[in-house]
Amino acid sequence: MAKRLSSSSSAAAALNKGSWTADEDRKLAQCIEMHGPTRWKFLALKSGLNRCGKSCRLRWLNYLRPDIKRGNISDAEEDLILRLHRLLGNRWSLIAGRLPGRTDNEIKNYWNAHLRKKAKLMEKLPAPSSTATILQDNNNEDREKTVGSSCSTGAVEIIKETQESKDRDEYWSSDDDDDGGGDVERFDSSRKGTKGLNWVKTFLELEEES
DNA sequence: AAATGCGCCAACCGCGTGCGC
DNA sequence: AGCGCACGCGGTTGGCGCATT
Repeated sequence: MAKRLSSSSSAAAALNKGSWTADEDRKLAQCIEMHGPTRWKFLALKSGLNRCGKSCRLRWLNYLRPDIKRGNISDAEEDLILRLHRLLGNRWSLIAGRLPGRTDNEIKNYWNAHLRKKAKLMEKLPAPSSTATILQDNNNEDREKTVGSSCSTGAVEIIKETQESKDRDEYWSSDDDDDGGGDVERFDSSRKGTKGLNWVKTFLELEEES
């Protein structure tokens, strides 16, 4: 899809910006195949593309990655996004981590395009659990901010939930290190797979029971 | 058929964080 | 401790394409 054109700024004269061509995609994919999806500045140079590392990384994560699932977000996925957003707020990468094959950018876009209105409507309905109620009462603002500014009982619950989320991410990031070359230290959304989904299922089941 | 409005989504930007020196 | 670099994240932008007038 032809999108943004190259900017007219002086920086754009040095670096290519805007939409990626099929040829650029191919070059980047080849380079990543050889060197792995890390050190983006190096990859940007090595691939011979006149792009910044940031741009290459984004292109890979949102488009070129082989396990990307594109389009047609199912009802189940949509429901999951709604629930996770109620729980986590605008933590798109975390939400995406629970949806195998989906990217944070895609979920963010889907939320803005389809779910924002829906969520607003749902907010008016009674929340199914105490955690959700607490989060709703804080109007989906940043949880850590809330924790920092208040020491209410609700905040304690939020601290627990935030820490649990952190712990889960750390668990995922340290898992399967032996299958990917070992140089990907951070949580890799391309590898959390069904393990992530299982946690979500368990969590949501517990949430419904309570 | 042309003009206009609007939704979608790829891509950019700024900021925060982690890490090595 | 302070600095610089690399990377990740969330917010925002802006062009394309479809629907409506």
